[in-house]
Amino acid sequence: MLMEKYQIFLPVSDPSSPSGSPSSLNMATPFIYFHGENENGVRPGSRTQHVDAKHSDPQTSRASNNSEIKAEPGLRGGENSEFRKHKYAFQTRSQVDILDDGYRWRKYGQKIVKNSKFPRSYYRCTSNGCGVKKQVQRNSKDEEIVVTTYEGKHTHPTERCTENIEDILRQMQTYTPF
DNA sequence: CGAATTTGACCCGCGC
DNA sequence: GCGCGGGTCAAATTCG
Repeated sequence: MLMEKYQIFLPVSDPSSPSGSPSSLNMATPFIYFHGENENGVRPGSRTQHVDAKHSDPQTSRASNNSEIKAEPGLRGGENSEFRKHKYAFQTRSQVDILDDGYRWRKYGQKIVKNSKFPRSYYRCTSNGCGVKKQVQRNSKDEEIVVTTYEGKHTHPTERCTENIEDILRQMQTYTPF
């Protein structure tokens, strides 16, 4: 099957930083290249860019210069997870938003962001106690580009045996000790 | 019938 | 202090 179709490039630059992204995505941006196609059979040669957003959580730091991560201050009754440390963003070139990475995601919101004409979807892992979040957003310039941002770490095994991004995620977490 | 999605409201931080 | 932008909740609805 589609096994070794990925290649990870650690060196980094910021090639296609969308001008509409004021976020702090101008830092190290490792690369991942999909050599094959998605499990969905999207298209061969899909390119994926890994952007490291660090812990610039909008709720925690945003504009504050606190170099420390504080547990979300004003989150109402929410689960103050400690998983906020890992945040990985992907730019995937595909026509489908939902990349099945072996986990089950429950959509909990959708918003229109100003930089993008396309809505941004918010997903959360449906496992008990697993507060991993994920948001999917399309690039307004290139409709084919889908930016997927993972936040958190899974505390449970993968349900499905799909040999896909999950593997990469693990590797990247190993590579980027954030 | 239970689980997932939809969708508007609410909330919070920040800039003006 | 108000308005804006972004993130989450939760009730209703749809789906399997």
